[in-house]
Amino acid sequence: MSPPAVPDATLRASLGQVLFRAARLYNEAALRRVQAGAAPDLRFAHTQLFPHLTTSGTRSSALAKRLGVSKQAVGPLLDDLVAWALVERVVDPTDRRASIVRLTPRGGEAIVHGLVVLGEIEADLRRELGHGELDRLHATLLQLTELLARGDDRSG
Amino acid sequence: MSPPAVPDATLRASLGQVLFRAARLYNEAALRRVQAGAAPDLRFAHTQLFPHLTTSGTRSSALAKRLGVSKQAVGPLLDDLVAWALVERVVDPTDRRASIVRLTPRGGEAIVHGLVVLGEIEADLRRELGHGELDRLHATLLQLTELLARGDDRSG
DNA sequence: ACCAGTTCGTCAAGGAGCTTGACTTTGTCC
DNA sequence: GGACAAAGTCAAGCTCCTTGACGAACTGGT
Repeated sequence: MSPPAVPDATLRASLGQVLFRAARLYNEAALRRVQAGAAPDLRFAHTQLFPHLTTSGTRSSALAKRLGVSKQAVGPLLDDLVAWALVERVVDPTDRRASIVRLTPRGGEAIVHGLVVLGEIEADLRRELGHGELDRLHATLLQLTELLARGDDRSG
Repeated sequence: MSPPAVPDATLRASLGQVLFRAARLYNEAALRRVQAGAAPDLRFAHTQLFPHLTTSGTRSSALAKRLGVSKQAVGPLLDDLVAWALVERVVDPTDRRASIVRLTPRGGEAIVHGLVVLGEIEADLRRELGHGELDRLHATLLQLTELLARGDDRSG
């Protein structure tokens, strides 16, 4: 039993820590740029929704399921997006309980703008790290998420 | 003006999204393993603190600064760690306003245990992705955090 | 046609994890 | 000794999530 061997630097620079820090900084950078532009009230929680919005429409419960959160969590966020005229709620013609959340033309433009912002950040990093390095990072992270998600299923 | 060009897949698999998802899954995997062991009440916020704790002692305000949060945020977290006997608060002999937060022997063991858990996860990934790939991922992420942190300073 | 069970979305309450502001105590500098 | 800064706590509030309960509406069996 010799516990005092506490390797500070090891833990601080562990893959998990670095991964978390990178993700946080990346998101903050993206959000800062978008907030500086046309969407000052956009919060991080809203951005999580964007990849799943379509012009053809989605149910809010489906959005909740894809995000892995409760239905109650997405409600207020969608309210915000409706208030900003980025999406609209229309009654589902096949189910009167449900409403379908659909991107407005303005919402479509917002998504494109978001992609431009993300593209700018990625371009900055690409310039500094090099193309090969960034593409490899992207590919490795994709593999990693698949492996970790698989582990989730096993133990959940 | 042709907004309907909304590339779903592009946004969903963007570097930012993948990075965020990987970080979340990684942290969840680590926390799940630790909670299954000897620390069922450990929350994610606590783990953020560990890399900065030492046996020689640190001020809570210094911990707050390193984590990038307010002093008020770390207080209750340290209270928990004290309650679990992982750290102890001792009065700073050079400044009676301040208390110094110091790892107990048990806290040192907890850190070592945490490193073992992180090492296991990393070993699993290393087995699946290969040594070169994982080392390169680690190195690239380190570069990336440095670049993004630098950008923070500029605009903050 | 009816009733049971499920699902859609919302209201209400609460917890976690942060924030800012105000404050006491103590240290530092002139 | 007196102005100012810093350490840490208390209080209030915000964001983002949770579970529980609910009315309305759909589905399937009888």
